[in-house]
Amino acid sequence: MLREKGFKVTPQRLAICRFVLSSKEHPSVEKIYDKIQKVYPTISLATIYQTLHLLTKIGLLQEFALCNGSLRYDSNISPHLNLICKNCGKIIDYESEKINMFLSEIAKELELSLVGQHLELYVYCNQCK
Amino acid sequence: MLREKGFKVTPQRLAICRFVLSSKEHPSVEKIYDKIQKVYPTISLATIYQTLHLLTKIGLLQEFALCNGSLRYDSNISPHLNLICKNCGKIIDYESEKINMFLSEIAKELELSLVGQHLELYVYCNQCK
DNA sequence: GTTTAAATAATAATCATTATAAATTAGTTA
DNA sequence: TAACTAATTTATAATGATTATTATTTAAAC
Ligand SMILES: [Mn+2]
Ligand SMILES: [Mn+2]
Ligand SMILES: [Zn+2]
Ligand SMILES: [Zn+2]
Repeated sequence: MLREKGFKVTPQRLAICRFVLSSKEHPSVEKIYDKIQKVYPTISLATIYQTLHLLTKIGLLQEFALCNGSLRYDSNISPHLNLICKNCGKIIDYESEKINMFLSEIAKELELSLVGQHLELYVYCNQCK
Repeated sequence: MLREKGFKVTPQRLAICRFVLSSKEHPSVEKIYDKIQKVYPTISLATIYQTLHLLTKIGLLQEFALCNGSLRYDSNISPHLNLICKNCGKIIDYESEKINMFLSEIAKELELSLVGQHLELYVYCNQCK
């Protein structure tokens, strides 16, 4: 995908892709940096930021921020709900055909073309409730 | 509401409430500061932040962040969709009984109690599309 | 193997937010 | 009404996250 769009395939980018595109944890930049440093100790934080923005721009990743403003990265780019525990902060995805139906219904009603979404539900998770 | 909860009613807090609780524009901290400075030129940025957090804590205001991380304040605390224009950044609310139905259906299915939500739909607005 | 534009690393700069501490004040009480 | 006091505000410093800068390195093309 990188090569297709004219970007170089570097070991740093591969390492970041390998971790972040398979993560289901909605990691922060710090988490990603820590993880990548273990397999690639000389990587720079600037490279992490640049690569995450690049992956977002080419549509492989979704960037979002929690209510407090902290940036997170989501490898699930399809429409889904992010269930966020108010207590422990854990985020899990919820996918359902209902969501697609709801969104397309809304889009039709508004006569607007939907180009993206980010849906956060705040809950107490099974461990915390 | 402030007095009920044991907080003092100061002119600074009143000025902030008057603006932000009636605004439908989802203003940023900077926008709020600029606006309040016109009626209250000596106000400190720290007071703005403190007051916004206080109003959020007592449930008069909802704090959220756009995908890029910029903080916004929403005086509409009921469940609704925020329609965000990808081009000009304008945010408008969309309220509908469908949203409440959708959310309660999901909550029942998940057997989780929903304690809040923040729903962003990215679109191109009528002026921009 | 050379070449070159793109990418990386290290670091400085910037911006947003929070912490600190002295001065002021809202609300209570005499 | 005046005095009191804890809460609030202000001004400013500190912090933390992100971006900019620039010299060095490297992926990909030839
Ligand atoms: Mn997700
Ligand atoms: Mn809104
Ligand atoms: Zn939890
Ligand atoms: Zn627009």
